[in-house]
Formats: sequence, structure tokens, C-alpha cells
Amino acid sequence: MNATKQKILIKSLDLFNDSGISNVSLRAIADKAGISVGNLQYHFKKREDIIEALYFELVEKIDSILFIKTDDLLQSFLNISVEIVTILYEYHFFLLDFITITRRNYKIKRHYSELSKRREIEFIKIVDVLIKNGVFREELLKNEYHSLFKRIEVISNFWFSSILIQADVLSKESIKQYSLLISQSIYPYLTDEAKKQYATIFPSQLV
Amino acid sequence: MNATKQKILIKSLDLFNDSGISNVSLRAIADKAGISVGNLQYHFKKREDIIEALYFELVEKIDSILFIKTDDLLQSFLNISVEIVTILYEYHFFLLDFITITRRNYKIKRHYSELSKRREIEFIKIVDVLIKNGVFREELLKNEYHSLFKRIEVISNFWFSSILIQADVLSKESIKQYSLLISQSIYPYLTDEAKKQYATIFPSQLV
DNA sequence: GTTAATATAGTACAAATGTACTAAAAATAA
DNA sequence: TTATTTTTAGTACATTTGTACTATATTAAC
Repeated sequence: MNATKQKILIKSLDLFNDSGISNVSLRAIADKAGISVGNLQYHFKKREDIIEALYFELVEKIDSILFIKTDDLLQSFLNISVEIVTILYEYHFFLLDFITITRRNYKIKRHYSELSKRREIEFIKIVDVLIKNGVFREELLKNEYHSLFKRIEVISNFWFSSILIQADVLSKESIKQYSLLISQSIYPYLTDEAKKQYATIFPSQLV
Repeated sequence: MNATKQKILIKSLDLFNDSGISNVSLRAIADKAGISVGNLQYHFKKREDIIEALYFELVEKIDSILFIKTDDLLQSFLNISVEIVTILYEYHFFLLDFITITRRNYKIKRHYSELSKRREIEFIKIVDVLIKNGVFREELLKNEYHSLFKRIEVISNFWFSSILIQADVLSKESIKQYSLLISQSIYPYLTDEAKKQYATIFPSQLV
């Protein structure tokens, strides 16, 4: 990709992450990138184009890490959720402004909506494998794992928001906290066998 | 309260809920309330004052329903979470714009932060009671219920957002979905005794 | 009934913002 | 070298927005 275009995206991402999209003007981006507004406009005709470009960058990065190692199912499952949120952290402006963005960009909204549906199907498939391999227990309630997915989805998408409505800044510490939250939310669904394995993965969590 | 002031708040709430605060101008509010912008300004010197007033209305409403009936602990516990989210639904603009609002209104941010801490303490107290009464099981992991609180908090605060990033409108249906999500997230922490009770409360959830 | 306080309307303004447009400069192709 | 395309800068503009300010109108107090 064009060097200037690249620079614009990098600087935009920084500014968006720090201040939120609505507090970042095109002039500010141009300044930070050391170019003129005219030039900025040449590369991204509309402001929205920058946001779209960043969104698809994010999606691509996440897609690239979504495969589970079959030799160590539980560990792999937990790893992936942390890897995802680590990438999300890089683009956290997107999550903090999720509503604003999807409200005025139907393309992103529709794309995300499809993505989410695919992810859910993938999740349920993986859960089936985990059940068959004695890692997860069977469902005790109807759609119990569907419901678990939904909860994990909300937390993944809004964990950073949840922190920032109270804290003044977002730090990488939030990734660890997320990881704890998710692993503990999985715990009750593990078989006794897998619970033992969990104990070896997270010895510090034992009571 | 002054009738005009009341009207302003009601109409602002409607507009905010429908379009998000950043898409609602003072002129639009004045129009909807059938008054002049000058008059609007007379009652609320700053735009932010309207949002603050609505926020404190919301907090007050929630506070008024926060007490648990000791005769039917589980049912009461589940009821309250639905009652809360029902009130939140009335003021959902606030949740949808949570980040934006706390970013530029430090008073609300600080207040909410304190509120959240108090609520967590309350939650843990109630859980203790539930454990002592054989409704919840003991912790199997360190801070397991603290972690549960956090997850419920995120979901309460951002469930509506989570829906709206995919759907075009928010409906009361979302309250039911929330209720399902929360009750199922509680289920694994119930004692065998309480699980039986759960089955009578939600027979349709049984597998 | 006069005075003071409250409430309402209307206008004006300064600041910010996205973007359209023009022109020059730099790079590339012929 | 010349011609053409790509890239960059600069300016201008229309629009929106919050809010400050002024002037009436209405209500309440005495």
C-alpha cells in the first residue's frame, strides 16, 4: 500500500484510540501525519473511508488467528480468546465507538452482523468438539452454549468500554482482567477431568 | 418540578433514545417540546445539564427498586435483575452513549464509578446470604463471584448496545433475551436444591 | 395597581467541521 | 524532452451547533 496512505491509517488509529472518533477532525489527522488536508482527502475521499479501512484491517487480523490446535483443546480455546482481545485492544476505538460507527455506516454494520453469525456457528461447532472430547459437559439447559456465546460476545465487544466508563485510561492490564473473566466464565462448563486441567493452567485461581 | 422543565426532559429522553445524543440538537429538543431555544436555555443553561438531569432520574429509579425479598431469594434475585434492565431500557440512550457521556462529563463518570463500587459490595453481600441459605454453592475459584458480578455488570450496561450494533431497532424483546442470558449465567452457581427450584421457575429451559 | 420576578421568544455569533475545488509539484511514461 | 498521471497543498464554503444576549410577555408579591 501507498506509504502516505499507510501513514494516514496509523496516525488515525492512534488518534481514534486516544480520543474517540468524534473528537478527531480530519485536520488533526492531517497534522499528525504531516500532510495537508487536501492530500488526506486525495487518499480517503470521505472521512468514513478511513474508518472502514481500519475496520477491515481489524477483521483481517482476527481472521488470521482463528484456528484451534487439536492437541490441547482447552488451552487452545482459552488462548484464542486472549489473542482476539489483544488484537481488539489495538483497535479499541472501534469498540468504544461501536454504536456510533454502526449507526452511520451501514456497510460495516451489515458486515459485522454477518461476521457475528458466522462466529457463533463456529463457536457452537468447537463446543461440540469439546463436548465429544470430554472437555465441556453436556448442556443442562436448552441453548445453554448459545447463551454462553452471547455473553462472551458482549463481554469481548464491550469489556474495554466497561473499563473506560470508570477509569481514566485504558491499559494493557485490561487484557489480563478480560482473560480472567472469560476463563472463569468457562469453568462451570468443564467436566471434572477438564477442571483438573484448568487447575494446572491457572493454579493461582484455586481457592 | 416546573411543567416546561418536565416536558423538556421527557422529549429529550425520547429523542436521545431514538437517535443518540450526538444526533439531537438543542433546536430539535425545543421543537419537539414546542418551545423556543431561548426558553430551553432558560431551564437548562447547558446542554449537559439535560443529560445530567436524566442520569440522576435514572439512578433514582433504580435505587428505588433495589431491595430483595427474603422469603423467596432466588426468585427475588432474578426479578431484580429484570427490573433493573427494564428501567435501563427506558433510558437506553444513556447506555448506548455511555462512553461519550462519561468522556465529557466527569461528574457523571465519578458518580457512576462510586455507584458501581457500592453495587458490587451489595452484590457480594447478597451472594453471601444466598450461599448461607443454600441457594448458591461455595466459591470453587478465588473471587469467582466477584468475577460473576463483573460479567453481569458488563452485560447489563452493554446488552442494548450489543443488540443495536446488529439490529436496526431496539425493542422490548431485548429485555426478555437479557433475562434469559442472566438467568442462565447464574444457573451453574446454584446448589442442586436451587437448581430444582430453577426448573420450576423456568420449565421451558429444561433440556 | 404597581413592582419585581419568572418565563418565553427571537436573533446573532463565533467556532468547528467535512468536503469541494483549484493549482502547483512530483513522478512516470512516451 | 515532452506529455500525462499521480500526488500534494491551500483555500474557500456551506452547514451545523451551542450558547450568549436582548426584548417581550406572563405571573406573583405587595
